[in-house]
Amino acid sequence: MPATKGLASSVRMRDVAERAGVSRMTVSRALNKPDSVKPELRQRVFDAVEELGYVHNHLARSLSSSRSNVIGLVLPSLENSIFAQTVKGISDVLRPTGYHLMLAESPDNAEEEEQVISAFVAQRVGGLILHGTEHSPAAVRMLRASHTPVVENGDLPKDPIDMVVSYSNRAASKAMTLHLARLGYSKIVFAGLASNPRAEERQKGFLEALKEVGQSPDMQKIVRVSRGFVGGEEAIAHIAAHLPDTDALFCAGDVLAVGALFDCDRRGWAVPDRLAIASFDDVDLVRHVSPGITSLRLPRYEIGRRSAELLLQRINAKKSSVKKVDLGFEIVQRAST
Amino acid sequence: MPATKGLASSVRMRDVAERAGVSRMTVSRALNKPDSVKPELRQRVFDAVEELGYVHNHLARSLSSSRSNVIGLVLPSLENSIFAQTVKGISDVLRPTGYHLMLAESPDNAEEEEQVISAFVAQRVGGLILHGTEHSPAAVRMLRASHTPVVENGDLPKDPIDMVVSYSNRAASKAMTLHLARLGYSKIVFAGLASNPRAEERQKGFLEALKEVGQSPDMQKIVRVSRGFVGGEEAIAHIAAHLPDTDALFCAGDVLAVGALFDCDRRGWAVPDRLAIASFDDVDLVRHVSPGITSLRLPRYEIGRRSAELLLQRINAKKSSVKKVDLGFEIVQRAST
DNA sequence: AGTTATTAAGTTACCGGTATCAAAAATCGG
DNA sequence: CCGATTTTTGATACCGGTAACTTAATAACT
Repeated sequence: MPATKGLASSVRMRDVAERAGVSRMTVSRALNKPDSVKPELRQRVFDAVEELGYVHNHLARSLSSSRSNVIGLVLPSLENSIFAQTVKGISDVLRPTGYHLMLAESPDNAEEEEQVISAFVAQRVGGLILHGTEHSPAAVRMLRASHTPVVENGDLPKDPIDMVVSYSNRAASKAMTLHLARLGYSKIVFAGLASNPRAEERQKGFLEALKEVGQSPDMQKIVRVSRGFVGGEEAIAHIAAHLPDTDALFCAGDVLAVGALFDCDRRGWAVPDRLAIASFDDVDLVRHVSPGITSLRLPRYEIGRRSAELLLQRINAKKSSVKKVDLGFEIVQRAST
Repeated sequence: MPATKGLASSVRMRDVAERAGVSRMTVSRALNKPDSVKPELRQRVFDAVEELGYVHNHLARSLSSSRSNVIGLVLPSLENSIFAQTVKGISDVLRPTGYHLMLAESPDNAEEEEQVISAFVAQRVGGLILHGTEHSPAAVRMLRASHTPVVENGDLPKDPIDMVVSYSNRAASKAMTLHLARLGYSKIVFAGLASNPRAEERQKGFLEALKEVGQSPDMQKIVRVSRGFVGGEEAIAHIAAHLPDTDALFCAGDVLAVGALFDCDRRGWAVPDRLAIASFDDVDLVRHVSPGITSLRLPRYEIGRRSAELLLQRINAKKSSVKKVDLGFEIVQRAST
């Protein structure tokens, strides 16, 4: 039950108008399209704004003009710093445009995401960027019905809501697995989080690669682990207990990989001689541990940048914008493999 | 120049009202205070909402009722996962209340922060949580004039805008330094980021502690380093080059400490025998490296929770809420010292 | 200069809700 | 069963802006 007594009993445009001795409309114009107001009046308006400490009311503006200057972003979690780059990419594009970014956290779960999306639609945001690619039917209906421009980020879905800017989790995972195979590793194990549509794509890519190098796509080679460093430990423990002849571990996440590396360290397992380790995200950490961890460099910043650009383009409808952008990935070979 | 052609040409309350055969007011009431509408009508309204796919317009609601259901949060950066806990704390409190969290990133710099604050005030948010504690005079004036409830988080400022929930950077830093001294280290060096008011408080705490144990508060013992793991490397390099007899390094940040640890590893410096290392934030990472790093456990989650609670309390004005909450800190002793 | 094109400022209506108060319906007491 | 009270619903105005149109002022041109 939200309730705020008196929101800012603040200065209104009308007050500014009176102070400046002009009509409200002139104030509105001076603020939004300064060039359409004569310098003298404009200055009077600005002075009045300054003297009264007027702050524009975006609520009223958006309502009246059916335009919003807010872009919403839905991320699964802030714990993972991989999103920091994406946020930066978006911010860099938005900052000079006058748009603002509104961020919300929502676990990887279509129902909770629906709540968050609904809140954004209720705010009538100008556009939405979603990291998830799996959504409740209701959420999709809502977004379509409201004509909110949407960009999806986390993967390349077959049936996007609107626009997509991403890399392919499956292709990336497959490429890394093939890379490991090419390096001579033949008993590769994949460790990933459960219950995450992107993680599943990564699994598929892993299995596809195995098939491609003539191995049976064996589900036994996939370990489901917990989030965080402990997940890496779990992977190593599993290998030690059940798959001792494994020669390479591919972790679908940077934190997992580092956790695994630390655990190898504790066990006295040489990396990469006893076990090679590769990770899915090239965050700072994986290049600072020793040995540095081979990883997939994903265009996190670029994803943010392009997403924001597409959104703005679409909002301004300058042209029928692109629908799908695959930004690819890159394998960074380091000492861990 | 923000501009959106036709925001959601969506279903309005009026449409729902027609469909349900009632007045707009009844729809509004059915949605906001269901109990005040007879079950039968209420149901008709809900059905109409469902059939038409109506999504409440928060813009109009906030404007009309002078109530907002959005709480703004300003963080210096998302790169650092230390804020994830705080965000979680806030979310946990807000979720069941119907309030939504709107997050914005702003560097540690009063001017840029002012832009962000101004945007929030323009949106007429119901309350604001700021991590920074240094603000431009204009920003403070704006917040005071608009009567926006504000909680500051990053430190315990002497002259808060409104409310404060935090720990004391100075006290924490002093306590850790004394802890190191108590452990027998006598040549302690402090490494921290520049240009950050909280970092300065931490320096002061360090110097105070030195004085307390009878050492001269020597600025030579303070190293200013860059952000990220490299900062830790810089600290070690500085020690190696200029302060070789240092026996303990206190890093004002977890990432710095880990960077330093990694670098010691590369140099073959034993931790803690050659050099002890302590860090300022007890993130997951510092307990997973080996040796585990002694650190300050700060009540990040609790800060978020209490901040949100205070804000809501103040918004609902149930009672003249507390002004200042010091949540303290805790020293976690590990193998690195 | 007189007429027309252009630009600047003002007027009015409305964006999509809610507060407030009045009217209608339901409940109650005697 | 009727008047009084309470509950439920509706009518109207307004929240604080902007769109669209009109009028006033200025510039341009024959």
